[in-house]
Amino acid sequence: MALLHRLELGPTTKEYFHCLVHFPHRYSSTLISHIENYNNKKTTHITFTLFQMDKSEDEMEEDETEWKSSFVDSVPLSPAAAAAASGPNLNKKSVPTSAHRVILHFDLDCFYAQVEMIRNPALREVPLGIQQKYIIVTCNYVAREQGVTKLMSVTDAKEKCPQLVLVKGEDLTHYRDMSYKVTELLVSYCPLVERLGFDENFMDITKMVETRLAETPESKNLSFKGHVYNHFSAAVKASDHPRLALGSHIAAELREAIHSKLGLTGCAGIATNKLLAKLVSGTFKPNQQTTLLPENISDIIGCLSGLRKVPGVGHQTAKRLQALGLVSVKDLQLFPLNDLVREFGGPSAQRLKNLALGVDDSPVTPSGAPQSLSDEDSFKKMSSTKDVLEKIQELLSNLVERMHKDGRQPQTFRLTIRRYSATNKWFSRESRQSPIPTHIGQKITSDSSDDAVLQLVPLAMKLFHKMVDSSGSFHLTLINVCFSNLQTRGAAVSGKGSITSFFTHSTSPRKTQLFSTQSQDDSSQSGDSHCMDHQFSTHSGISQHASQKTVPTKTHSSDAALHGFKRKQSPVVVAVEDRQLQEVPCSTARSDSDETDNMVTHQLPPYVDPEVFKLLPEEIQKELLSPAYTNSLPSTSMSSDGVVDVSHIKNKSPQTIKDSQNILDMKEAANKSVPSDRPTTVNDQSPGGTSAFPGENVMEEGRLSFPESSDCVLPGNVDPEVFSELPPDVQRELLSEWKQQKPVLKTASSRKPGRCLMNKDRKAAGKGSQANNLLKYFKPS
DNA sequence: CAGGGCACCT
DNA sequence: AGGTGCC
Repeated sequence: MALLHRLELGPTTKEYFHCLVHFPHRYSSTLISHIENYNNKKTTHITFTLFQMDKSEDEMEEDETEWKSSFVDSVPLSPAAAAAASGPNLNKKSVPTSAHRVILHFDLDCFYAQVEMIRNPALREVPLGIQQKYIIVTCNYVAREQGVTKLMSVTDAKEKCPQLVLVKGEDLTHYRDMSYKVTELLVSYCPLVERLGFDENFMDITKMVETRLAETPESKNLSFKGHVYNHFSAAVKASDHPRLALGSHIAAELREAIHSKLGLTGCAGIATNKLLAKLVSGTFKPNQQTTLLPENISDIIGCLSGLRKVPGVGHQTAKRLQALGLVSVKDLQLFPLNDLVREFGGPSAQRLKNLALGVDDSPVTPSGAPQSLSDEDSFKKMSSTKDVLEKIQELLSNLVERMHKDGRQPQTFRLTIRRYSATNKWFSRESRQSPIPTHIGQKITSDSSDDAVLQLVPLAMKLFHKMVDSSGSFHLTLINVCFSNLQTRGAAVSGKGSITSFFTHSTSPRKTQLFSTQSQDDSSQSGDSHCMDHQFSTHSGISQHASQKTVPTKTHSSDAALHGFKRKQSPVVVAVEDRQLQEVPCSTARSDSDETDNMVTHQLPPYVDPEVFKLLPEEIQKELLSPAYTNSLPSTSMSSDGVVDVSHIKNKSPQTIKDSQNILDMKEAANKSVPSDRPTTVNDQSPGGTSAFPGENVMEEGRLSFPESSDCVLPGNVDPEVFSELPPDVQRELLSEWKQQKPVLKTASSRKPGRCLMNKDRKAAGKGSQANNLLKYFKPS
């Protein structure tokens, strides 16, 4: 059989094959990984052949090309699944309408921290944590270097980093505002933007890519911007994947736009579907981008350390999968679909399995304006009705104000509580909702918000008493108020007429479009209007109508709406901005010669843990980073001697700084974090040097010398070839042991070195010659 | 899990 | 109305 023939890869593989046969659950993933090590593309087929053999016979009909296409492309269903779900028939499969999508995923770096650092630039130079209650929800990279991580308790964080400066982040207003500015900026290029949380956006730029492709058929120096996952020679491969290559250029331009217009840095992933774009966007962490080529899909999937790492698999799902004996992604790939259906039902089962294969046909659904607005607060204990009432009043007051700015009229109100419970503390929220009387709703959109609050409070209390018997004792830990079922038809009003009319005119058809199945069809239909005309290049909000047909745009969302409106209000500034926004992305022009990630085009050998890189001596890092992406923000509080001016911290936001001691700490930290020999012009966000990696161009110059003592992934006396033969869990243990011996580094263990790392090591070792210069410094001497 | 939002499915 | 997922 072809299978055995192709497995003539080496003794190690054969051993693992034995393991697979006898202990499929334990060793299958290992085998697959190692097979892929030897020969990337071809053995992917072997992998799937093995899958098939492991499964029931009816699933074995497809030939390899079928498999490959279902794997590489965004084909909705694997053949077997389609058969299971929709009946036995199904002649082959309906070929996908969107054969090759180009999907971007943007992920802003430590978003809340960035926003605060923009609001107060002095915070750039100090370890900064954003605090919500007793939790550090995120922190800047200065703090991360000192071991602070996301979602770490304040106590632990202070322990790790005594100089940590904390900023309260419970009020999300500024974050939300900035978040919508980002989304809006992206939407101004292409309407297919889907938000995920406040700091992530998906974007379907397929049409934009096709347009560019048509405009510049002479694929001249086609190359990739930024990293290419698991590839060194990015330029060579570009011609094989012109769309993804173009996508990487667009991503770079968009990132640059976000940076220049909003002052924010972030990562981007470029791939053929949302899942992969998201997975790949995080491979090079701060302020970089990575493209995933189809032939490397199995690599990035195989690198996931557990099922939990698959977006879409949460805790509950992971537990249920684990109950089925599935822990790794490959386990899920191998698991018979039928059994999966039994547990999760048809659609969910197929979706899970597809995710494990890197298949994701879900469209980029334009988010538009939020469908609900809510405000909540959590606390240790709330047990009196009076406190509840006051809290509700407070929450409602804020929420109504936000709702008012949004302009839409809520038709449903919901109150949610969380009760304290020793056993089930972390869960169990209850809620009651009721329609909002129209006369109250109108008061929200009109200017009399205070009245609205007064009327809503009793309504909320009524709902509260439906859940809580206030005659007895109760113990709440959270209260949430929420407006939903948001209606666009605002009452015609004189005073703010301009705003309301803007909303009224533009938004009425939106909601229906948002939820009607406008998926990929719309994307293809609306394609032509993507880059251009649908915009507000000229005067009033009427121009929205131009886009009304295909684009469920939300330029009129709560905060987004306001921003969009403001832009129109100041036509002088706006006209220029919008023109740039639209023209730049649509023409291939734009000299991206310097300043953009010129050097990031290439990457370190993928088995080199980024974490390791920053352990190198600083001089080395600096040299490696020399052509780096310089993100110079408009304003820096750094004086020429490298000392941070903290005086205006107090001026700008006195209440955010906990105490004066912190300010002193900040000064210390700032001086420490800015070595005297560092050129003042350098303005990188991460003084430790995690921001960029050496490119091939740097390596080729061969002028880099690493001291013997520079940290390696493996200790010098360990042969990587031998190491890679070890069982993955053993590898992981060893690696983590070695890692812990190194200086600081406690940060992201999320990107696990383990097997993934060694997989790539194998590939890298046999790969490009140019890379060897730098490569050897990461290998045992 | 935490925290403050959001969305989707049932 | 609740559950689950995402950040």
